[in-house]
Amino acid sequence: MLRDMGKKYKDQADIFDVANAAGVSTSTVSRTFNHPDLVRPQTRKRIAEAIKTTGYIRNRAAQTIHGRRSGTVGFIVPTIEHTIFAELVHAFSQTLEAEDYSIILSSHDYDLRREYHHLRKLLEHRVDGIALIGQMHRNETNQLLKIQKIPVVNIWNYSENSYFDCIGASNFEAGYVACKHLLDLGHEKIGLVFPDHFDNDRAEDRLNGAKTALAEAHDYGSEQFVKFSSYSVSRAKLDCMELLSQGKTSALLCGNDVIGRGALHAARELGITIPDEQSIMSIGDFKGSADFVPSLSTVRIPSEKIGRLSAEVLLKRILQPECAVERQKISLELLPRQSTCKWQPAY
Amino acid sequence: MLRDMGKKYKDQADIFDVANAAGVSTSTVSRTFNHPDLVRPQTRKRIAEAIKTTGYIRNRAAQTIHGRRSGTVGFIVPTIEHTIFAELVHAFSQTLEAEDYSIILSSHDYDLRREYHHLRKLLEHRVDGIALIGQMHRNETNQLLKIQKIPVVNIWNYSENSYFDCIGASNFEAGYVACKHLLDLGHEKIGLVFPDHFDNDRAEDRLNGAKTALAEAHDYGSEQFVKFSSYSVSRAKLDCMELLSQGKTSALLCGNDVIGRGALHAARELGITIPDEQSIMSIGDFKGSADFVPSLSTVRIPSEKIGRLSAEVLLKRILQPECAVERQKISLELLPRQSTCKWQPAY
DNA sequence: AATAGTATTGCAAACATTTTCATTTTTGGG
DNA sequence: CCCAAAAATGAAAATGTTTGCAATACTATT
Repeated sequence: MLRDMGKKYKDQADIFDVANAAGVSTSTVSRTFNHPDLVRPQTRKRIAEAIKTTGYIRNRAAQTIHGRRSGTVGFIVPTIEHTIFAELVHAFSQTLEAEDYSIILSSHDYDLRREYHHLRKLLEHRVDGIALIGQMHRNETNQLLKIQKIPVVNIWNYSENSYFDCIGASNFEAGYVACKHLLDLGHEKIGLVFPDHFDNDRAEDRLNGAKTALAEAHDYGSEQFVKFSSYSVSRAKLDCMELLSQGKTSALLCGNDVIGRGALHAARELGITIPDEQSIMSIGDFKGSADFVPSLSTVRIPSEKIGRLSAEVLLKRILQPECAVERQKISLELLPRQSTCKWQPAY
Repeated sequence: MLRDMGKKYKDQADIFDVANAAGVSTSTVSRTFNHPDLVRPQTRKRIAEAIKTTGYIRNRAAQTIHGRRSGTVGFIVPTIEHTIFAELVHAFSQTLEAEDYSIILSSHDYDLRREYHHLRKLLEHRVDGIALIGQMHRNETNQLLKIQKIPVVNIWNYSENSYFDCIGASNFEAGYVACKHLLDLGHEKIGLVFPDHFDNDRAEDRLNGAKTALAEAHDYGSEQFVKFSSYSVSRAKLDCMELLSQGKTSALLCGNDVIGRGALHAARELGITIPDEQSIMSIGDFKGSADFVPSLSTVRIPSEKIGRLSAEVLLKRILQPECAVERQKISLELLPRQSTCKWQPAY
């Protein structure tokens, strides 16, 4: 009952120490944490004091090993270095932290092999759920997720037949809408500046959406000039300068706001007036894009909303693993701002 | 030896299953993971196969409970929503992930009470080390860290007498250097736009540095106009527009690059030419600031370097808890770019 | 005051590993 | 082919919790 006191010096108080200090059994201490209604208020108070004096901190590992939830959720993103996923991750973790979960965040720099390894590591930690970006993963990744039967939410890219829960927008549509906006404004020669879409289904879908819009308009003489760039304002700026200085386009469609910003800088650098000489259209609407002068026209993908909803859906699945697959297609918003305008044949 | 097979269906293979499949004891399986040199290559191979066929995934919780390291490190930051800490977090986690650690990231939105709670949560998970931003924390936070004797690294703000390891720049100096740059260029009426420094020693130090530089130059007629803003380009833009339109200044000193960008946008919005009519100086040098047109003059605080070094120092302390406190003052770099120039009395 | 019922508590097994110590196997030299 | 030394392996205890079940202590009712 009371624990053998002849043991060696322990730095960390454990549940036995608390039980001793409070004059109860460990069961009762455990219960005050997990089922407080089952223990007498008076006892509870005594235990609370014992916890204070011993400086006891619960050991999650011990709970986890027992089969209890670990209280952690794994979130694997391509990158946190650029703004791209900052708002998403923020909203996601705020929602889960409010429910007392901790987030294990890992980034793989668009390398899906690393994604798989991160996944394994997360499973070793027995996370209660996993969040992934996009629908494109390695076979072994999907395989492992299915075998493990662990709650998974697929974030960012909507797919109507995803195997797991899925919260996201249609990136195809985003590309389509963005491009359509330029076409509707009368632009015909459009430069497409997109991140290299290797290991990135979002960018690929967007590009396909844009190309589809262009193809539909092809009879009216639309032409495309594709340039691949990367998630870096600097790099994008250089690439856009190259494209812009060729003078073949009247508008640039940028695969995301990072590239969009690069394009704005590029035009400025070259002394090209936006939107009079060139329109710049983008996809994403990251925080700050509206504040540029001229403000960046874009298609809004509401990342906070997606982050929050994903967290909620994942939470639900953790609590009810068997409920039906949930898929939410988040709607986009076309935001015509100052960086785009009707094509002026005058120029 | 071989485990009782009459047990209920298990979804997850455990070390017994692997041991059975390989025809060895659990000790040997455990050893192949933790001390591979102690087991015969031949046996090792057999176990490797058993692991494959059983789909076994190690249980970190079980190791942790045994006293072994948990393989996790906690990183508590004020925010991940804005670019501010993105590069830092990225470098930090890349370094630690390379050593097979997982990062539990939590953000407290500049609320030090939440910081304390996150810390407790991390301790419940028995993280092997903790990284914190800045030197200013609640008493209970410092207390807890000291009692727990857990490896801690204090990131971002250097202090020569920090209790824990500490890797960072002198934010006072950053403020001083940035302001001095403007003074050296002949500016006298300087607007200071800084984040409200409640619960934020970095911003406070920077502001004090700037004010010190101004005070030293006071005999030559320097004047300051302080405005508090926030970590948001939008908000900063508005605040800067207000300050700029008063026309009392010839230069703005911004507490960080987010505000600096807001200032650039504000000037553009108001039709104020940078740097001819107003100089804009900032602190931080986030990715992309150099690409603005005009490019943003700033004081570089090398966040990737700080992130990497912090991770290395924390790692070292995890491995050798008793080694001497390590403090590294990371040097700053003044980066005069296009947004600042000599004050032209003509205007 | 006895009884039934309920509320509270304790005992001990279970969870998945690691590690010490003891035992067995292998190796190399004569 | 034997023996000592070294290498490889196994048995069992230990790690810090939670929980089912049993035991005990209250409470209300008669």
